[in-house]
Amino acid sequence: MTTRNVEDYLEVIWDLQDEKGYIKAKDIAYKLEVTRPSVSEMIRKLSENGYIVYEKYGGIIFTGKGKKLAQEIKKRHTLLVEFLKIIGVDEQNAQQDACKLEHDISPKTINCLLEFVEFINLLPESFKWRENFKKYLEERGLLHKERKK
Amino acid sequence: MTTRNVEDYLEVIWDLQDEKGYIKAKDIAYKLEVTRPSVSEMIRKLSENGYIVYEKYGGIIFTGKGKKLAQEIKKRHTLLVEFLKIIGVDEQNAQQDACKLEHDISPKTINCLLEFVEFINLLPESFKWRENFKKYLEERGLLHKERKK
DNA sequence: TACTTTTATTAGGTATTCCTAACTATCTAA
DNA sequence: TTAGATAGTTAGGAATACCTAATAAAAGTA
Repeated sequence: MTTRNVEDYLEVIWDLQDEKGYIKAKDIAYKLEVTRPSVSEMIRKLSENGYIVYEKYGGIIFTGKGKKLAQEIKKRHTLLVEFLKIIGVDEQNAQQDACKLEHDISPKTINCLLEFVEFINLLPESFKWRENFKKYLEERGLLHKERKK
Repeated sequence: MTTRNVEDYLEVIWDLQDEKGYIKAKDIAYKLEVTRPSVSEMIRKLSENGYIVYEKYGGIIFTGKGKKLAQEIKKRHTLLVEFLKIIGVDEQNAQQDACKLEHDISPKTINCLLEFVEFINLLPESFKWRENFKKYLEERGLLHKERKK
């Protein structure tokens, strides 16, 4: 089974490949806030389970299986961030929450979320969804302030 | 720290109290799909950490701390289910997903979700949000079918 | 090229959470 | 009231994922 952790490591490795063009255990450790021995261990595990090809002190490359999973997680992540931003979560919190939620969301729900986001994005300007929502939030904000007085 | 597991157990214990009026290790085990020894162990732990009061072979009661946490998780769960249903996830899947997502969602995001759900529920009938969304989904359904041909 | 710094691995240990098997307490019904 | 069924606990162990300390390889520099 692909644990939450396998997914986290694959995602970070994917990002590093994307950002830097190469992958160092040191950078994985930094991004995941774990120690290098923990990374060594997981790299061995990922290699054993056929997600990556790896030789000691060498480079990491994805297998087909690893690439597929990494991309899928990335897709879930991106979708979650997009959705969270729509409902008013700021970029940073959206990123953080997406990192956790992406492991536990079922394919069915991902699909509903995708359709929802697409629907929202397709709404005609006259609908002014975002504006209405913002206005609603502002009104609530005012209400809260008044209550406190 | 309150782990994901502590939260799961507290939530199930809360539900049992609610549904049956009493709590049996057997029922907890059944609901969480674990064995009774696992439940015994966690009950000891919850007791040690002051979430419940418990004596061997006796009953379980929440402490203030335990009750507060259980209620909070329950609230997150209910909100998530409501939201998931809005975007078209069926009851059963919504329940399942909520059980997992409820552990990883930040307070800020919970708040945004709450405001979003409230906003949707307050929309005037003329907006017909749900109807428009349903229609959109149906149209997409048709498109998918046609593509497959 | 040899020395130093950086990077990665191994060894040994901890914590969490789960399991099976064996045992003990409690309840129930004859 | 006592024997069998049911429920709960303990003992011992496995898997996952993390850690620190020590070691080994690779890279960079004088």
